[in-house]
Amino acid sequence: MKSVTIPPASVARLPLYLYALETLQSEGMGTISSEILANRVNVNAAKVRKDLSFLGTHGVRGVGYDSAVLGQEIREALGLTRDFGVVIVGIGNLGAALASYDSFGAARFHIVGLYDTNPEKIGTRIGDLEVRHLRHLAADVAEHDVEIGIITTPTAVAQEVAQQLEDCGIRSILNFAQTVLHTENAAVRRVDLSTELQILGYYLRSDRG
Amino acid sequence: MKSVTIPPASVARLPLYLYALETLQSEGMGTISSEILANRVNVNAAKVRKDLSFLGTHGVRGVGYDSAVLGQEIREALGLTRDFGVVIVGIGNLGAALASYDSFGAARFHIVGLYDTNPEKIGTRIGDLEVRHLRHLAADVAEHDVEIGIITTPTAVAQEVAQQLEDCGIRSILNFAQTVLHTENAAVRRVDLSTELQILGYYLRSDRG
DNA sequence: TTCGATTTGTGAAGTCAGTCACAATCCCGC
DNA sequence: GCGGGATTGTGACTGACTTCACAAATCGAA
Ligand SMILES: NC(=O)c1ccc[n+]([C@@H]2O[C@H](COP(=O)([O-])OP(=O)(O)OC[C@H]3O[C@@H](n4cnc5c(N)ncnc54)[C@H](O)[C@@H]3O)[C@@H](O)[C@H]2O)c1
Ligand SMILES: NC(=O)c1ccc[n+]([C@@H]2O[C@H](COP(=O)([O-])OP(=O)(O)OC[C@H]3O[C@@H](n4cnc5c(N)ncnc54)[C@H](O)[C@@H]3O)[C@@H](O)[C@H]2O)c1
Repeated sequence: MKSVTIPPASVARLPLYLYALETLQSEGMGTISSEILANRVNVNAAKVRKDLSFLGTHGVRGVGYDSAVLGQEIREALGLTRDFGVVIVGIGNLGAALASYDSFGAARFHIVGLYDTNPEKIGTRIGDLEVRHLRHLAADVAEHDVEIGIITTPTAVAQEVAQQLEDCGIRSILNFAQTVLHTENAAVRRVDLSTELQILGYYLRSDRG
Repeated sequence: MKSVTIPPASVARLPLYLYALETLQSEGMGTISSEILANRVNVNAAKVRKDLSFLGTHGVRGVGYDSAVLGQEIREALGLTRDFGVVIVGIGNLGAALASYDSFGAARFHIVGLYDTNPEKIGTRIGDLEVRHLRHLAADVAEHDVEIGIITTPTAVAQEVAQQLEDCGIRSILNFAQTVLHTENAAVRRVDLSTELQILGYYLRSDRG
């Protein structure tokens, strides 16, 4: 496994390339130029080539990249050649929506547990999963192979939940609550609607000088 | 309105500072140092000060920032001193969850319309809003003052919906579909769970060398 | 086999973001 | 009204990311 470290900015674009590639492939394109990929993803073609060069890929000069090969190379770089177990904590509006969303990027990510603390939620089902009390988290994580935790609890308890996830050995957290989590080792990515709207607000404002 | 342009990286952090400030304020802190704010948001204190300096703020040396004043300055910079109308297109799992989420960052963002094309969805209610057919979008946007569009349709139609939003004069789009939108003038922010999980996948992978 | 049209891979240059470090300033107690 | 401790504001530095630009490689046609 040739594990050259890829700059974070490039890593964040790899999923976009992968998705664009899959689309193009399904449209019957066997080889793809950096130019075409760049247009799909709205970036500079040189950036595409540089990003792909971190994978140690070899496109063919004068031709482009073989879409099947390149797709596989990106999948390997992202570690998408195996499955990941995912748990969701906080099965409210948002948590339930995520739980019922099955096709997480070509099915490498599998939701294997749903947790809440509200007695009214415990025992309800979403798809073929039952919502369990958070107190079972540790045992469940130990038993199944869970690597990613998604937090969709109210903001006030998100930090506490993150701690529990870390205590169970989970090293990757996706946080939908409106707070910045402090973790010791876990990688955290934050997704927050309010933040995004506020950023859009800034650019709306500067529109009118 | 002193409209110095703020670097994008700083703009993206302002909402975090604002949220941290509001929390600290509610804990009774009247003045706040860059150090404390930095800890809350997990960044370097010098970065906080530099970011805040773009606002033309004036903290007090030896003391810190007045939390009420600073909060107001950030709100003004982000344009949060007025209200924004928001519409959501695609009222499925995710769209419905967003629609029922009322407290969008201190209520400056108001959802004023929900749209779908599926006859089974049309006419259903979420809160006090009724889901309307997408064909009413243009007229509704013209009538009410809508500035932000949220796309939660299937990926396949997201681009087409974005075009319609732009045609209605909407200049800011929040895109939850797994595709990169191409717009002429509108600012787009993309929020995608699959992408985030894949990024986490990379860092899980490199854990084990 | 050579030529022209393409397209990659990548050094070099340019731009932007993050950090350091410290003078300038302020508050408070005396 | 002076001194000590605290904290800001910012110039200079460092590093990361992006873009440019072009030689090197490939293909297909003549
Ligand atoms: N719904 C949205 O559109 C939306 C948008 C942006 C951000 N968010 C954020 O996402 C989070 C969830 O939002 P929501 O609308 O789904 O809220 P919600 O209130 O519908 O759901 C929260 C769920 O978490 C559960 N919960 C509470 N404490 C818990 C604990 N200690 N352990 C486990 N579960 C616990 C609750 O019982 C509830 O089921 C919030 O932090 C919110 O700020 C939501
Ligand atoms: N639900 C999730 O957890 C989740 C996670 C990541 C990404 N996404 C993305 O969010 C989007 C929505 O996901 P979802 O789970 O809510 O899907 P969904 O199928 O539940 O909802 C999609 C809705 O869009 C409507 N729709 C279809 N075509 C339309 C059109 N032309 N105009 C207006 N409405 C239209 C459908 O009738 C449906 O109600 C998808 O692009 C998905 O990839 C969802």
